[in-house]
Amino acid sequence: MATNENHLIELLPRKDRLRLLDICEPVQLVLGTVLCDSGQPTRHVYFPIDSFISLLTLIDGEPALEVGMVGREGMAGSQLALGVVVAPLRSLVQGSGAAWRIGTVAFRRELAQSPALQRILNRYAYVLMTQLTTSAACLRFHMIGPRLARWLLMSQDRAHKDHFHMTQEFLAYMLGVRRVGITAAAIDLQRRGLIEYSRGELAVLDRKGLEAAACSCYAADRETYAQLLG
Amino acid sequence: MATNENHLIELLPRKDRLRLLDICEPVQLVLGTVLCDSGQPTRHVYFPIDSFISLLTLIDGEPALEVGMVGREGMAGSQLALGVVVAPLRSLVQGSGAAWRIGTVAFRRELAQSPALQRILNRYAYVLMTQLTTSAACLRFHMIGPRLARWLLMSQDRAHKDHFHMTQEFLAYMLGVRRVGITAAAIDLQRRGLIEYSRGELAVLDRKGLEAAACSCYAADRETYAQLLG
DNA sequence: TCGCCTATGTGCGCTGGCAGACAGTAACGC
DNA sequence: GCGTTACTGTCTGCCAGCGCACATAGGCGA
Repeated sequence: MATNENHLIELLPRKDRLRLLDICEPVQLVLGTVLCDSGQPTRHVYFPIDSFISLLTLIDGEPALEVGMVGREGMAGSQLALGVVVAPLRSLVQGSGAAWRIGTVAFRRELAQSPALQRILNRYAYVLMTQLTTSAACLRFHMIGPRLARWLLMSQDRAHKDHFHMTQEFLAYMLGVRRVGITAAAIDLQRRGLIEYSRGELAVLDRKGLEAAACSCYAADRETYAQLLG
Repeated sequence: MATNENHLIELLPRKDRLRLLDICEPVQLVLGTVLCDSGQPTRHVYFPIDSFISLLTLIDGEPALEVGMVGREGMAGSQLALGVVVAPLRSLVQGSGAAWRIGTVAFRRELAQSPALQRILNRYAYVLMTQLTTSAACLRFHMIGPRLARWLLMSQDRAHKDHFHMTQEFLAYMLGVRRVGITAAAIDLQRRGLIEYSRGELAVLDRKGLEAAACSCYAADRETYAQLLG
């Protein structure tokens, strides 16, 4: 796999890939943009290259809650592959960077004539489903510290950098906890020499250590992905 | 829709439906049976008629946790429709009763020649995904009482009875909480005249009241289903 | 240089749910 | 009739995370 492409696209046979790339439009995703909101019709699908996107669920009056993350290994808008135009989740750009974009109409047309694309995206939908179930159990059983470590690893994997912009306020929002909870967990990770941060600039110092500090959900997610799309 | 059939099957055009029913085998599902375990290859798919099935996720050493429920409105084994044989979740029979069953090979063969079936099951996969995300947020934000009420309503919808066998121990297991937590919530519901129970026999007395007591996730799930497969 | 804004760190009291232990009671088999 | 088992109810102590309030500190613009 090329190191600067979207993995799902790389998995396509040459012919299908070229046809897909032909309708792709390069875009720069900007941190904080809502690409598509829950309940809204999908206008475009996105294949991140070095950007990444959070999938957030909204219930009631509760604050949003992250249940999935999409980077180079995936796509945003996979509901179209299931024949549904309405987006189930909010897609929020979480790491700025490049992505491929395709309009809904063109994408569905291409999907109809590419069984290979259908097959890969169906598998990806399955991967996403397992990610959602893992998130559910992780939210229920795991404490803030390990969840934070997991989250940082997932971000690092998708950002392809060991240094990124990320305030505690934002992290708290993503994990569905208070900022002070993140403060405490972050202090702990920093004391253990795993990360370093200051005023929104965060660096991963000890990747192995962070993996050990993360809950098992991190490894579980990667394992599932590797088995199905590796 | 016939009142004693599986809804997904009812949605098929006549020709496809007859072909599917032709390979269906009637079975009686028995409370407590594990139809398929997480990580195992799917041997059969099940279309419940008046039985219902819980979908449980297993992480680490934690006890199982219910993230979805399947009754007459759905099917167990929908991962096959996404081209994946490995089951992502444990399927546990939670209400005894009738179901249609089809072996993996026959089902995939039929799927390949029925675009209508593909279309409906893709939609169902989407519904399941939204159910999973709702579960995740519900686990995070809602308290035991409203979650219990929601769970009883979901069971009642699928059991098609207002009276069923259900110990507090079992409820605690499903909701991922301690039994004493269920005891407290159940006492409250009973005092308010919404349910009545004794030694594992539980009856819903005031359905409207229970709906008011349940968290918003109940209505949200039904709404999604109605929109996509109603 | 001063003031403001953003980001981070702390303290306090509260609560929902946890762990473990135990008591009461209906149902059932012998 | 009696013991066993299954189910439900109660108690005590504990802790993670919550809400709220406030204290520092770096960065930036006027």
